[in-house]
Parts: sequence; C-alpha cells; structure tokens
Amino acid sequence: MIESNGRQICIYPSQKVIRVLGKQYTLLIVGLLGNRGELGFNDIARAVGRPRANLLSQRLRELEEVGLARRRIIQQRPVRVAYSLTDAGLQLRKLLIPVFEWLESVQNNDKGG
Amino acid sequence: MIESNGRQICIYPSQKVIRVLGKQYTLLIVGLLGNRGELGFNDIARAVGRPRANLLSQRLRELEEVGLARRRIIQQRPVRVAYSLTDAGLQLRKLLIPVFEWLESVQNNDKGG
DNA sequence: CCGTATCCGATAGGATACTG
DNA sequence: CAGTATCCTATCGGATACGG
Repeated sequence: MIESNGRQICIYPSQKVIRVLGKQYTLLIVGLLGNRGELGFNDIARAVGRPRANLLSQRLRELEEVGLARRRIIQQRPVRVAYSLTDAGLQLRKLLIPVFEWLESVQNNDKGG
Repeated sequence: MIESNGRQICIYPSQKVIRVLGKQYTLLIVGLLGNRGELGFNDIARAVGRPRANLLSQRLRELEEVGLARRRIIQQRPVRVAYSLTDAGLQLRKLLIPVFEWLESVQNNDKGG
C-alpha cells in the first residue's frame, strides 16, 4: 500500500504490469506503437533493433495479456498482422511520459542522495 | 524514443529503473519508505511480508545503485541501519502515483481493447 | 540486529532451425 | 510475412546455514 493525500493505493496490480514493462524491448514497443499507431511484426522488429522473433513474439503476447496491446489479422497473401496499443495502453503510456522524461533528465546528474 | 508534444524522450534510462522496480518487493519497499520515512532492515522486512534476508538485502542494494534509496549506519550495539528514499526516490514515487492509481482502478475492468 | 554464502528450481534472454 | 520449436546460458526467487 502507498499513501497519497490520505488515499491508500494498492501497488499489487502495478507490480505485474511494471514487471512486463521492465522486460527487454517492451518499453521500446510501447513507445513505438504509441508514436506510429499500427505496425506489422517486422516493422516493429526493425524499429526496436531486430530482436529474435521468438522474443518479440513473446513480448507482444505479454502486452496483449495485460491488455496494453492488441493484434489484428489482415487476411492477405502473404498474411499480415497489425499491432497497436489499446486505449489502456495509450493511457498508460501517457501517464508514464513524465516518468520517462524525469528519468532521462536525471541520468546525467548524481544519484540524488 | 518516445514522441510527446514534438519532444523526443529516450526510454533507455527508464528501462533499467523500471526493471529494478519490477522485481519482487521493490515497489513495496519504495511505497513503504515513502510512507514512513526512515526504517531499519527488519522493520522493512516485517512490513513487506518477511522476505528472505538475502532477497531484501539485494533489493535494497539495487535501489541504492539506481539512486532511489540510501543506507545510513547507526553505530550502536547491536548495530542499526536506516534506509530511506533519496530525493530522486521520492520524486520518482510521486511521478508513479498516478500510474499506480490508474492501474489499480482498471484492474477490475476489462482489458481496454 | 543486520546481514553474507551457497545451493536449487523457475524465468528471462538469445542462437539456430523450421513452417504456413 | 509472421511466426513456432528447441536448446542453452544467465538472472531471479526462495530455502538453509552461518557470521559481525
């Protein structure tokens, strides 16, 4: 529990999501999909530095599982898929922007203690 | 890179910190120290559910390494230590509150997609 | 009271090969 | 184009034992 303005916030739901976000490529994917909208598997792969397909696939499925991303199948030849953030994903990304900005800004300073 | 209001934010510094925060007990520790100020090792242990000492020790060192917590040694018999958040830790906790609140609020809803 | 050392099972990360 | 399957190593999480 965290206290803020007399309110109690349970961090347990956050734990799971933060853990997913902490894994390799995940933050990059969330940032990218938020910037660009809807992208195919290989587009994402190129943009985040060509991870192994199994890793990228795993990360995308994890993002789906926690409700931050969705997968849309486009029936063509060859088959295409399109990944994008859900409303929840977009909202979370928005809330995280100040965190990213601040962490970026303090990384060249000392440890603050 | 994340784009926000035409500004480019590098998520790389965040990756490391988010990863630390995602580990077991870490979010709980940050929340606790923010609520209570300065606490001893066993006080923290009790409050976060009595993890194994080696795990708690590891998490506290990681928080020190990324500059979010500090360790103060009080020379007594027996020896005491006092852990607390740094200014950086307090600031980050503050920025994360909206994230925690939001994630808590959506966890009983559907996945948003 | 405040840890470290060691061992052990469970995930995470990465290489290689193969498929609709 | 968009993955899955397998194998292998590193890190995480927990139990037990011991030390300043």
